[in-house]
Amino acid sequence: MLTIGKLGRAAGVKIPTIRYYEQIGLLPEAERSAGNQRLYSRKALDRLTFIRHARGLGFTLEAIRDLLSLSDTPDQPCAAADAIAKAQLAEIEKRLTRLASLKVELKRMVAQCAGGRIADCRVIEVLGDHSLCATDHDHPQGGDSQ
Amino acid sequence: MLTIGKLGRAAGVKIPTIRYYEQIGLLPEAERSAGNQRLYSRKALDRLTFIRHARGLGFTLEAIRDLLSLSDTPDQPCAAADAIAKAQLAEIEKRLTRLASLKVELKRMVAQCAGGRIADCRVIEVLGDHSLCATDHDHPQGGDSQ
DNA sequence: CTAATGTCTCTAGCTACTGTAGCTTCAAGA
DNA sequence: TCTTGAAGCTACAGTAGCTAGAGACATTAG
Repeated sequence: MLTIGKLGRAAGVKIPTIRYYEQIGLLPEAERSAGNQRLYSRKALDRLTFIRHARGLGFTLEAIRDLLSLSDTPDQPCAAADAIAKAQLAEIEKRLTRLASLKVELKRMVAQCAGGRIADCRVIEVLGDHSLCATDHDHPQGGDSQ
Repeated sequence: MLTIGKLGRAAGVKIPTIRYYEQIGLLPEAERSAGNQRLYSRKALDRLTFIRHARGLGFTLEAIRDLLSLSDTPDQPCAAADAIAKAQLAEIEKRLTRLASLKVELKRMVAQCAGGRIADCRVIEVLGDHSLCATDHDHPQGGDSQ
């Protein structure tokens, strides 16, 4: 059995994060030692590694929750897991597209900054006037945050 | 003078967001009508448009705060604005790189899902075992969220 | 004048954590 | 056995950047 610290190091997840995952029900409540400290099995380590890996790929905790419950019933067809992964892929592709166009715009801004005075600064100027903008990058809401 | 609703439509920013920006000091406190409603000038619209545009490019509110205070002193050299824009560009390039590698990994996962049972599902399997992973996409912390 | 719309303040909530305070427990050395 | 330092505990607050809702007041069109 592992203590929370060892589990955290083994899975590459910080201790408060593990407790948080337990709190929101992504990890089951851990067994406790006589002194009330959490104890984890090898299975818990697998589960946490799964979570960490999926988070690394940008899956939300909700998606991970679904994937975990799927993996608890291994005799189902895997269409649902496939759908979740495909949705994630689509999300990432959307973000990539948007970031690529933002990058173009920022590069243009930075390239035009000749190191003059603020009053002539294209960075400030372009930001103040969307019509100076080459690309259509607006409406960030619905955003590309994780 | 514009009411908050008109300002919001003109700048493409939602009303609660405007009030939030005022609350955190990104917009100055608005004048008020006799009936205590906020009233905005053309200048406020410019400022809000600037903010929205910069947000659209992924600048944080803190960076925007700095850019705004720079633009209030137009006789300074624009090195600082340039630096902020360059930092933002570097951030976006980092995110792009990471997202591109995540995309590769997800595509591989999805392609290998043959529609079988969960027990054989590569999506679940790959997530459970980092060694099955082709790319090194880990350590998402410091993240690629906006 | 009335009804519909707009705006007000305030509070709470979202994601996915991270950090703090103030305590208890554990393991190893003297 | 005692002590010390690390590791663990709970509970709460805070982060970014908003969003949503309640219940009251203001403004405007017909």
